[in-house]
Amino acid sequence: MTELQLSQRRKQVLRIVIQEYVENAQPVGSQSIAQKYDLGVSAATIRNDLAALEKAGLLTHPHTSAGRIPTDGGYRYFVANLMAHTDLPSQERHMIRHQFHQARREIDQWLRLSTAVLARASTGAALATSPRSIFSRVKHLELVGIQDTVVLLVLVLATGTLKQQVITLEKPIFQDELSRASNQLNVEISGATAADLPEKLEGFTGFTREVGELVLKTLRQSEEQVTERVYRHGLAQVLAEPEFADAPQVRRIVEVFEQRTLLHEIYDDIMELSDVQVMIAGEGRFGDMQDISLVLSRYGVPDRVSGLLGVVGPMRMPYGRTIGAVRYVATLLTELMYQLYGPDL
Amino acid sequence: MTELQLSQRRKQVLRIVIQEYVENAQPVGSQSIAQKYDLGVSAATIRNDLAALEKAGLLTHPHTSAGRIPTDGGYRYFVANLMAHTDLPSQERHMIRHQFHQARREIDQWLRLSTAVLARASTGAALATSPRSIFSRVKHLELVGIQDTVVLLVLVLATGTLKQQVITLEKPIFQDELSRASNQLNVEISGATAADLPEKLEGFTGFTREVGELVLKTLRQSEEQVTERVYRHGLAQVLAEPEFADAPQVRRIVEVFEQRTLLHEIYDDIMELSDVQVMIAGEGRFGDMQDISLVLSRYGVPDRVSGLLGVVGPMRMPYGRTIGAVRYVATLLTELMYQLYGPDL
DNA sequence: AATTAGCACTCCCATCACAAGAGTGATAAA
DNA sequence: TTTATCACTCTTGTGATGGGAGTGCTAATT
Repeated sequence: MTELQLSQRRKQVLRIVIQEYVENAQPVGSQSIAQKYDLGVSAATIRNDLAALEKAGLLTHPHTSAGRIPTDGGYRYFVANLMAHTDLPSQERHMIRHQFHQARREIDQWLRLSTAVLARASTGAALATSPRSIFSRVKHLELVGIQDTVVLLVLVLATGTLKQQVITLEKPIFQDELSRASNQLNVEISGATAADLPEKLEGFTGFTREVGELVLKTLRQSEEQVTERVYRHGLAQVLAEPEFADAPQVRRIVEVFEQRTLLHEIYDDIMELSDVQVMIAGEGRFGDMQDISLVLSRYGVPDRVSGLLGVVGPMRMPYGRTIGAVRYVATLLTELMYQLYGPDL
Repeated sequence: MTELQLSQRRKQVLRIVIQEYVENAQPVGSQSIAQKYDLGVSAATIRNDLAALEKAGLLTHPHTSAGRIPTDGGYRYFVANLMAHTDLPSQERHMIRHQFHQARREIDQWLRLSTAVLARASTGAALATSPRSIFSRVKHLELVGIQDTVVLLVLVLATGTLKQQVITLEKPIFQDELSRASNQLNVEISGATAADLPEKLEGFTGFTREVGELVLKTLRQSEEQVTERVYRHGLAQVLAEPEFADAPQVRRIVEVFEQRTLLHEIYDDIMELSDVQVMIAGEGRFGDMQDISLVLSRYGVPDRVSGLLGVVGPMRMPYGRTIGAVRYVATLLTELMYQLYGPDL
């Protein structure tokens, strides 16, 4: 899309319409702008500007004699060109950081907290996916007998993530044999990735080999799985917004919030880009997202361990603030992950 | 509450009103009952019966000239005295069982599936809590160095549940020392409960002792934590019901569904009782639950490992079917847990 | 060329009136 | 106890009406 040429005043008018509409959820008329803001021109002039902005596709009418509201394109233009700086106020940043330091040092806890914090700091509902490891290394492996013929394989990855698999045996194996097998495997396997593993397993046979294969399978599975767990928070809050007064709108946003499929579809796009991404009304790619916007970011270490985190809300959203919040939480989370797991992620 | 005395016909009329209203979400009038059901009496008689049932507090009027709808008390009477048998059809039971056998053998997977299955089999939204272990035994313990001064404590409980804790050290400890410590502890600790543990730790000092204390802390924590994880599914579906056409109703049910506090409050009541519990409109104990019902059950082994699972929906709910579904899933889950972890849970 | 004042016009929305329809409640008879 | 009857109540839908907000256009002004 070629950059639209707008006069300074028209940009200003667009900014005002969006600001007012975001705040009050009411169409904005030329008179109220002229009265409230001193643009040095009359309502009639603003009326012309509004008409021009409408022709440019940035504003609309709900009906002939109503004020203007932004279109999805209008919001996009605003976010791309007009938005004020988006950092969260430092006091809020400190509070958030403090909360994270209070929490248990675990990704699970952090993600839970992230969604809670994001929901509070925005007007939307927050979601986050558990981190997905690419090239994850095995740190440690353990075989624990649960019953005679049931063994639990516990896998500790370099990211501190735990994976478990149940193994059912034909005939009982005692714990000391399990320990022997896991010790053998640990020596070989420790530090290996899914790529290294097949080679390292060559020496093994029998049960030990089987376990090794299962480790490989688990590793691969954890590399593929995008949304192993999805954390969510704050749906009740976003449903209080006036755009969700009628049922079909509610259905739409609840589905976006609940479904995993959408996250799968946009996951790769978000992962490619380092800054916060804003998706307004589906950006033409998703049909059923009228009036819904997403503000998403990657967190974690690119191409190593990373996940997705952000906010789902109405299109009429304080983008500046929301972007700031998402960016800050993502950065903080990344920083904490580095601190905990070090550079050898 | 003393058992109400109702003539057979009046019971029948109440049953019909509830059945019709559950199906159509429309107030039920005397004529439509007389026409559709052959009760051998005229509409006028039924009108008298309806008036009597209203006086007894089992039905109401939305307004003077509308048909009757059940009150919360009406539903309670129905569930307690009038409801047909509630087992799920065997074909459905088989399908559900099949799905569970397809899934990975893990409580996490099973609970996920449980909520999906329950949401599908009912008209409500399903939820389940991760199992809480009482007197949980330590099966195995492992210390894995993540960084120089960061150690991950992995705890395998007899229930197959994993617990993790991050330990930050003053100065680095190497992996072989970690292994030595964990081996020492494993010998002592294996099979111990939170009650046994302090005694068994007496011999230890220094780092090993510290780890032991942390194990104890983790164990206690996991015994206290009621809703460590809450699984949810099917909110979008329940919001499609006509009672959630207006905003405040939506807010109420979403809050019931999202909040953990309610689950905490009713957890003990549900755990005490072995069969499915029905909670209609808060049962007077919870104010903000007009028009919302819960159908909940315990799953797992009483006083050992158990959690809570069930359905949240509108008061106008097919109770028979829902109760059947919840009961079946709870039973199935319990059975699978026994199979996996054996009698020494 | 841009801005402004003025004004007709459009459309929403709240209100009212009115009629149709559904269902009740009461009465009196069977 | 049951039934037929009927007046009464209340919702729901429709159409008419007027006020109000805001636009779009035109012509005048800067």
